[in-house]
Amino acid sequence: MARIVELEAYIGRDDRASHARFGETARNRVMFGSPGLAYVYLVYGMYDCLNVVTEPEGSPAALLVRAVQPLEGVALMRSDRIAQAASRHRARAAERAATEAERIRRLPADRLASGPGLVAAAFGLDTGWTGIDLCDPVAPLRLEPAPTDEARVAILATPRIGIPGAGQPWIALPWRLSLVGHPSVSGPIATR
DNA sequence: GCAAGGATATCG
DNA sequence: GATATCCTTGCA
Repeated sequence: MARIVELEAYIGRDDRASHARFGETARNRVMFGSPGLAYVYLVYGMYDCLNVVTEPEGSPAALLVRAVQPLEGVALMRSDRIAQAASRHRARAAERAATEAERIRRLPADRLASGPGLVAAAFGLDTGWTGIDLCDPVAPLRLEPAPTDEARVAILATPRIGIPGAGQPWIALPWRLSLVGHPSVSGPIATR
């Protein structure tokens, strides 16, 4: 179990940064489906990214889960991260995988899932998880409401990360939301 | 500052 | 079929 601390919104066919910008394709099909479904895609050939479909059927939109704070099952998340690192280095030196495993073992729990690729790695997700209903209370991966005492938190809105043409008005929209100052938010401390 | 790495969308 | 690109990460 983990608490979502950072998200990015991708909304509509006109969102030039969204996978839906070219219309419906085999990869992004689920974005046009029912809200609450998972969309997991592979980026840069190495990292899977978890998204939650948000708009009604026919209206493509999703939230990219950029970072979570691990709460329960930290040991499993750590071993999932290490396993993902090992498979990523399978073609390369096993020594590299070993040193990365050691680095992950030393990571504080707060930094185990501080990035979109790291969220999927910590939960052991890949593209095969696309289409799972995250609102199903018995789904193996699901969303749950935050405890009521956490209902009011300070939220920071900044431009979305890693998008080419960051100067354009439609890209500069502050659609990246994160908990102010939270240690599990991605990026250097100054940007949290 | 950049390399790693594979799927994808677009072009020929 | 070839290739430029990509909602990233960690190390030089």
